[in-house]
This record gives sequence, structure tokens and C-alpha cells, in this order.
Amino acid sequence: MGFEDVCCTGLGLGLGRQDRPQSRLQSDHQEKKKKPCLKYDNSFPCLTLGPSEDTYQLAAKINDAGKGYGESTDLQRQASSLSAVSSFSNSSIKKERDLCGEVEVEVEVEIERVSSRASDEDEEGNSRKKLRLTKEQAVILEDSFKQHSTLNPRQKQVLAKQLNLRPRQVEVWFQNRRARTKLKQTEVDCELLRKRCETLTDENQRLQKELQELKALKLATPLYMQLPAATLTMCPSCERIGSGGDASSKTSFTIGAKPRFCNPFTHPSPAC
DNA sequence: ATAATCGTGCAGGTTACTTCA
DNA sequence: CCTGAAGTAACCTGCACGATT
Repeated sequence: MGFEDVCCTGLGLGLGRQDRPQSRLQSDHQEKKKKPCLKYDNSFPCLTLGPSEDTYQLAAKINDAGKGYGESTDLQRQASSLSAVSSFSNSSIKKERDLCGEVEVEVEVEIERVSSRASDEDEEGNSRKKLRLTKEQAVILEDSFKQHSTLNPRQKQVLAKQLNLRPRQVEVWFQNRRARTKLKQTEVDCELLRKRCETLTDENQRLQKELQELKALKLATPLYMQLPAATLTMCPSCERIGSGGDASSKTSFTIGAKPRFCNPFTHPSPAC
């Protein structure tokens, strides 16, 4: 459901969503999860840095990792050219990477599985040191997120290698990114609901006023000219009042230049 | 066939750190 | 410099699910 769709849903708008991610490239068990998930489509407004054409193409290669398992030497070359220069001062990560060297990706996946739930403290012996991702890293991650908001292990691995980060860091980034996206969407939804509420309040006030006027008009009108109250209808869009019943009715008095017969809740006036 | 257990990924919430006005 | 707010990387917890026993 894109933003425009949300706009059109009117009161159907809700904070909870049942949509599932559009391009989820996950294993079967994730695909079958019953938890409601956000759908991240291209129309979703997100705060991103505009990636250059090069980085876009680079990210596209990472995306391809979700399709096949062949290692791209070209990818490796570009990965090294991007070697992350983060503000993270601890050198242990670099050591870890050096040790890994050219180890098969499958082995790394295994390592990742083992350490997936371990904190950095376990790995590095110190409390969490916060690194800042470089602009290049952020751009590539954002671009990858645009393609698919979740990663399969293979994609995670390739992306981590590409960015010179640990798979766990990539995983955490995607988790946080999804959370931010959802938060932003919630804010948008809240704003839409607030505006809708304002509109309905205004409409209500207007109708109340209209009702008062009709009552006053009824009192001021001679009895013989009065119509049964139930026959009066008003189109909410054009705000004209018409008499109910047959147009050829013998009633000699109608209010409004164009009598209309409509149910404002089910059949908005075609002329409006 | 069924229940118990394990491994994994995710959402939601929190903490700790960085940056900036 | 100091400070508070905002942003976010990293972490924790609980849940759902598939695979295995």
C-alpha cells in the first residue's frame, strides 16, 4: 500500500497493517510468518542520500546475490575499493576480517550463525563501541534496503563483505532501518488521521448549523407551505436542499434551485 | 503422526554513544 | 566548554516458524 493508497482509504486508515513486504527474498519459514509486516514499496517516503549511479549499480550486484550463489570477482574488487573508513577506532574488527581473508562464504555464513546472537562484547571483549557508517556505506545500505527490506543470509554476507562490515552489523542496520521506516509511516498515518478528524469536525459543525437554519426556516414558514421534514434532503457536496418524493409531486414549494434526490452516504449526487 | 526441542529471524523496546545547535 | 535534543548503532527479549529428534 503506497502513500497515495493510504490517502484514498479515508477512514479505513489504520496504524496496524497486514501487508507483507513486496520483495521479500527470505526463506520459506519467514515467508510464512504470520506477524503483520510493513510493506516497503518504492513510493514510500524515506530519507535517503541520493546514491550515485556507480553505487546504485554496485548495490544491484549485491541484490543479485539473492538470486545466485556465484561469487563475483568484480564485486570483490569494488568491495576493496570501498574499504570502510568508519570512525570505529577498535582494530579488532579489522583483525577479524584479515583472519577471514578469502575464506569461503559458506564458512562465514556458518560463523555468522554461531555468533548471530552474541553481542560485540563477546566478540571483542569491550562494551559496545559505536561506529558511524561512512556515507558510502550508508548509501549502499539504503539502496539495498530500497530493493528489499529484508536480507537472506547470502545477501547479508555479500553486503557485509562489500561494506567491510560484519554480517551482524548489516543485520542490525536492516532491523533498525525497518523500525525507522515503520515509525515514519506511523507518523504519516497519524497526521492523516488528524487531518481527517479535523475535516469531519468541520463537517459536523456545518451540518449542525444547517440543521438549526432548517429548523428556524420551518418555524418561519406558514404551515400550509411546509413540507414533511422527512422529505427534505441535502447533498453534502453541493449543499443544496431538495424535496423528496416524486419530482412531479403536487407540492407547490421546493427549496433550492436544483432539487436533488440522493442518499449522501451511499449515492453521492452525480452532479457534485 | 505427534510432541518436544533447537536454531533462526524478526519486531518492539531499550541503552549507549555521537553529533549538533 | 557545557548541555539537551535528535539520530542511530548495538543490544535484549519474546514470538513465530521450520527442522530435527
